[in-house]
Amino acid sequence: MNKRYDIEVIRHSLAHIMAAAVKSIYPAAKFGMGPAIENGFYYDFDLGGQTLAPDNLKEIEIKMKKIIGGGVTFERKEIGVDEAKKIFADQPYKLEIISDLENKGEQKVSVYQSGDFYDLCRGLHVESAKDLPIDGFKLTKIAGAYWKGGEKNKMLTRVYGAAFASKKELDDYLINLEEAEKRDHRKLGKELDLFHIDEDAGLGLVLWHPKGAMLWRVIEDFWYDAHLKGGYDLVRSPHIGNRRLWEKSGHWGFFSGSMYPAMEVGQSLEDLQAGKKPDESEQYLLKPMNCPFHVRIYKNNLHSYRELPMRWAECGTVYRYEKKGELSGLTRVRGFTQDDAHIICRKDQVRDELKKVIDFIAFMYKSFGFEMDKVNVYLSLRDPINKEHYAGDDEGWEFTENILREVAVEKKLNFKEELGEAAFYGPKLDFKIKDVLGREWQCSTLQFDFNLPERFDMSFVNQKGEQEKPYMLHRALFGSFERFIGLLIEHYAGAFPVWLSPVQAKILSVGEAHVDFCQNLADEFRQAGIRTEVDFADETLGNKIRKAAGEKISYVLVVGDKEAQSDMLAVRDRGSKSARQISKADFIAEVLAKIKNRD
RNA sequence: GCCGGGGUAGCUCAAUGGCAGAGCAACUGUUUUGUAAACAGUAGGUUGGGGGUUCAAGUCCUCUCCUCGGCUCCA
Repeated sequence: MNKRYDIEVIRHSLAHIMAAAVKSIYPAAKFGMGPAIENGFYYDFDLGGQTLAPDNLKEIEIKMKKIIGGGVTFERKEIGVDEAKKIFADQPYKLEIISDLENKGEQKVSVYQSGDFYDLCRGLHVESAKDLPIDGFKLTKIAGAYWKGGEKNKMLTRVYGAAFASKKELDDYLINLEEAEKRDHRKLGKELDLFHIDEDAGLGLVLWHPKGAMLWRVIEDFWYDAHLKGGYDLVRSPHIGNRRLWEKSGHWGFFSGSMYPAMEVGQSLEDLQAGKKPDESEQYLLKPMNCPFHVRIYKNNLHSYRELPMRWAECGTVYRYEKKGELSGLTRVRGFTQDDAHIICRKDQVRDELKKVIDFIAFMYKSFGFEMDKVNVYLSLRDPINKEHYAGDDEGWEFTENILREVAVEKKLNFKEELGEAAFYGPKLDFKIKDVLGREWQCSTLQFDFNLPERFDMSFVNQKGEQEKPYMLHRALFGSFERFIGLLIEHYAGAFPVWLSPVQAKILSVGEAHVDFCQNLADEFRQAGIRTEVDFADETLGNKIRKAAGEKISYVLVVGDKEAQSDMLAVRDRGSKSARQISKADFIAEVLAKIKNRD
């Protein structure tokens, strides 16, 4: 390479080279879009029914290297819309893009010519293929992708490539990816015996094994404690609710696509199987969210302005019928527990409540080792063109969007604004964490709701004795326990800090004679509040140590004659290759201190 | 749901269309262990499931289920 280009320009240029290679191998190919992305690029093709297999990627890659080696140039031209339409007469997707540009008022478009290959493109590109790293890229995967991202549109074939400025950077990236896959929560969930998802029990429904359930419980206890200290009250609601409730909330219409079908209530399953008709027919639905129940609790009383803000929290398990292809480990399931809360407050309290929630989110992330600057924050706003799609009035939207932005700035959140990404019921602030493969998952969320207060006619009596509509905020800190625990497993690579570890201490017996002593010691630890297991198997000590290390136990204790005859313990810390001597009392105090400090 | 890859013992993986195997785990016995794998034996499978081609199918074809990577959607 004889010129220094921005990596994005290189990636984008490689996408074009790939398109040119595909064109020469599959002359009938129609081209969609081919942008640079994080770590590489992709391009969408319509190969007219022909499919690509992994072997084809190698073929395309070789062709690309030939084109690059040939030193083809990228020549930019500004041409009129009509001329562009002639050049791309046999490229329906490009024609559509040209029309879209024309509709936006563009009279000229830019095209790049590389040899005899033309591409419609805004740019930028390198000047010559000689500026591209011939061994710095690799085609990685084939996928389907809907044209323009629309589910109803034709599915094109998307080829992804990884691309870097040099071979070394590419190799580093590929090695990192392999390392990252070892931390995949689905792999660790199996290895550490935390959970599994059982085909016979139901897709997307997590079965938590003892160690996973313990991890959940520790997190949940911490969550409840923090909420009580943070001025929240707890509420509780059932798993199913009458169809009427969801008709009133509006979910029975706009959310039906994600809900499990209703069950008929009014008779037993046995009666149903016997073909009997129910005396009364009512339909109940598994809850896809907790909100309507919380609203009903609010509506059960009259409320004064003096009672606000109300902060009602519930770890509520909800069920959503996600499409099968969307399910993924713990991060996308069909039954999940939201760490939900609803804040109902006056307009003059909104700002303070938002700040408190953001502080709470930051506190949670810090407690679990996530650095706030690695969390991606999005401010989702209304699409200003289609205002009629949204619940609520302009004044309410302007107030809430502005105040969300102001508070986000004040709290120094590094956020991006996204027009048109708001929920129909209100603007929101979303916090997303990346998994080991770099995919973003929404965790914390802070959302205004104009829909439920309207539909359920929520109100409070203000200082003047008038009925006034409160502001309603939905918020979750983890998002869901399942997703958060999945990301947490990956974050710590399964080596949890002491306070979170399902098993904090494992006691290994040296010989048969020490089993009772080990079990008594374990009992003593448990009474003190340390989660302890004993391995008294008839195996060599070395093997028991190896297995305990594989389980990523925080402390491994070898107990034999020496320990039985004194108050000293031989403790091996996770990651250490040797043991240290410490008195029993000091060891217990050390572990308890770590638990208390969430270390 | 859509596009593509995959599915062999509890786990990790082998097996040109030609007798389904190994290691670990499990179980039994021996051994009683002092810091990262003691020894021997036993058992474990309609190769995800159904159908087809073939003298013969884990292997080829077909339908289906599950799973992985994308797309769409989403906590």
